[in-house]
Amino acid sequence: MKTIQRGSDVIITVNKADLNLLDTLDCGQCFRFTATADGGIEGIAMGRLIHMSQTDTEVTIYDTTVEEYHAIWERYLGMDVDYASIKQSLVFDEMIAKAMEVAGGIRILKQDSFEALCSFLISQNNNIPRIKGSVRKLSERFGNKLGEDMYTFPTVEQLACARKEDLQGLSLGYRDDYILDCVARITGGELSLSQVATAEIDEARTMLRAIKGVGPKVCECVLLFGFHRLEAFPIDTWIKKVLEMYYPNGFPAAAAQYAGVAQQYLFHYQRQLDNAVSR
DNA sequence: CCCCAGGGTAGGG
DNA sequence: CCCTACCATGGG
Repeated sequence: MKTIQRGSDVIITVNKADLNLLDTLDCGQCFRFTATADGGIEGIAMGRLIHMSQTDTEVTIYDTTVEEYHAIWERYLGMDVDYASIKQSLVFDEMIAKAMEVAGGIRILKQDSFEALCSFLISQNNNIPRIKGSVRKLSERFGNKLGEDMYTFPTVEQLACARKEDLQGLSLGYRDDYILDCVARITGGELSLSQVATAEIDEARTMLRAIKGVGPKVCECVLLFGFHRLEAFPIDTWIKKVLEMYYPNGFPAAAAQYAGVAQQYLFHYQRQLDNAVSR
């Protein structure tokens, strides 16, 4: 990808079919981005603000440098991953091919694992606007201020002092206990996220499932979105529908290595179909 | 009043 | 292994 500095912005030449920023940042894998009035998208990730826009051929990241792009955003946005070859390996039937046509611009972000873990603890039996609200309020209360109404997601250390009463008013509901258990396990040394990062996938699953509130679905989301384990396969209500309708005999084993990527394409495609019908 | 939301847990068959 | 009630909260 060609990357150049233009004034205070960085321009990256990309094909929108292989990288769709709006789809990627608004498909439910992260909860800290919002569309801007100018048609772009902005949010907070990796402890920083980022404001971007996209045309059919170019991504613009505002107020940054090529150095910062290579140091932070290239990796975060998954620009360093060869999606052309991943997608090629996933074309094994008509359904996935169609989903890829519609949603093939989605990439799996490389998010901070602690943020992803907390976010998907909050996500259970919840909807995306409310998840976003809770994550924002959690950041406002415990994170660092970057600007007006802009706060970083708290670190484990910043959440370590939180008591149950400190989590009131964040719309967490009963999920406040899950956050507390998660933080206690990390600070207490029972759980090491760096060990999860390097462990075999099934061992990583066992470690994460020990946290209260981490069941099969949340666990796979954390592995996929927080640890970039592209073989993790979250089964939510949408994917359950897809599996029942199109894969009654199970998801193709040939897709196993990148099942999570395929899952995102199918998730986005199915959700879009359903929205089109109900509209 | 109902229902649902990118589910999970506890408890009982 | 299965099934079910229940879990806070807010929006439709």
